[in-house]
Amino acid sequence: MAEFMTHFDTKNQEQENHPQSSQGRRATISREDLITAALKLVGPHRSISTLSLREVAREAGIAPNSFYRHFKDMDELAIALIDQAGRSLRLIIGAARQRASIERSVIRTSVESFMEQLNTNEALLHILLREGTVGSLAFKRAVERELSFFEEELCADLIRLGQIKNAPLYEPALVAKGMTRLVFAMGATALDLPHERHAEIIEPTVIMLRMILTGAEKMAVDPSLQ
Amino acid sequence: MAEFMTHFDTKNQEQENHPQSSQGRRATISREDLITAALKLVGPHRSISTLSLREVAREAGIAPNSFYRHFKDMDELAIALIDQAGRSLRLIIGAARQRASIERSVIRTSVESFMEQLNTNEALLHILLREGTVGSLAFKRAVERELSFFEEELCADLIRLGQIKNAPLYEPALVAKGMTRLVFAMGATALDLPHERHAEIIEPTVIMLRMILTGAEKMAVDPSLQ
DNA sequence: TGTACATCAGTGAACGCGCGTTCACTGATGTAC
DNA sequence: TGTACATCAGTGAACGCGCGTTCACTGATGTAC
Repeated sequence: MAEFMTHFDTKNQEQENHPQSSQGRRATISREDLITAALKLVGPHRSISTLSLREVAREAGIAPNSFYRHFKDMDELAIALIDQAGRSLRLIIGAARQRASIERSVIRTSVESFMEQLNTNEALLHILLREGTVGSLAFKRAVERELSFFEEELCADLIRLGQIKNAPLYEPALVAKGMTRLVFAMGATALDLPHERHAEIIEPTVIMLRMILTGAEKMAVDPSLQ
Repeated sequence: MAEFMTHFDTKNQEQENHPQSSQGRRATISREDLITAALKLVGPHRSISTLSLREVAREAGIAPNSFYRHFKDMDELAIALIDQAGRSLRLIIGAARQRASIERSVIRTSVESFMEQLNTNEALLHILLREGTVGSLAFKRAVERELSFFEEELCADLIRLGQIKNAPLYEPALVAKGMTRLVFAMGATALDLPHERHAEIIEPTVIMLRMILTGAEKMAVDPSLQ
């Protein structure tokens, strides 16, 4: 995930942060370096909200007070982390969905992509899967926002798929919500398992998602079930 | 919830904790008093893992070091809280299930009971809904254990229901797991809303649960969907 | 090109704070006789 | 019943620690002329 964050050079980043200023000393570390440092520290047993400013500064190799040159406080860094985590997750899953857009296999492919990313992007996904439940209000809203993006994209996919199959869904928005929450809940469970056991989660998750989809198809056809 | 915790008198509690000793000074505060104090402090924006020993002692009206007379450390208190939360939740939902055990309405009744408890037992439910995602390993295991109890009871209910209706379910254990995770996820969302808006969560949750149930019935009948 | 100057990222020292934990203690409660 | 004693829940003081935040500073970088 490091390359994801460091493909801006320092100069560009500075201009992005302070577009009006063209003078002054160049930064030797950037906001991205601090985000990277924070990501190194979070994990299965550390949530962002338990990180201290001094810890992050230490990891990044700067004095504690230098932190303030880049972020107002730890909350601001946390929000930046959530944004980045959400952005990268949507990229990943978006790619997976495009790869396999023929009916049912889209579920399996997406779930597999998701679980695969748990291995390689563990810290980044932790943030979305778990950190939304604790922390400040602004923090929670940021996570909720990423979840909504995810749901909306899925909902659009489901409607499109229903038209192709000529099998519309009952309440597609709720189908999307249920599927999203379920995948995230199962992903959170997986994060407590060793990497080699992540695969065990895929099959049950796929089956549960199919139950929702099958149920919504049936309910669209048979209104007495609603 | 206070009455739930204080129906043991101090004497009994002491004997329960130290059954071998029949001598010594009587405690003026009990483990339960500390648990009550901790419950007063947790809420939508405070997780147990962020409580300090000194805060709990202050709330309970004892000196910080007196805490050690009752618990080894804060982790031990946290585990006790989880046990209690799980026990009370299972009681509540168990009662709801017995009240309405005729087919579909069981879903609505259970969800309504669950959401209703969010109002009255907010702090207690917070623990199960949200605290399992952060904190120590022992902490997470305790939450996972309560979730499993919940799932197993639901699974037994679903199998029994399938026999009565003569409509068996595909993978009832996964149906139970999916329903449990979904209700908990929706409950966690509800906890961030003001009380008067909790009702809004009920309808979508009921629909999503019906999708799972309907899907599992259909998949049992039509194996090509599996 | 060279020089004087402005900018500002990063620093070292210091602050007051709440924390978990320890220690030796106190004194009310209950027991033994 | 009365007395001497044991128990142990609760205490006050103290400790060292890591924390967030502040301050005046330094000195490399870039600009103006």
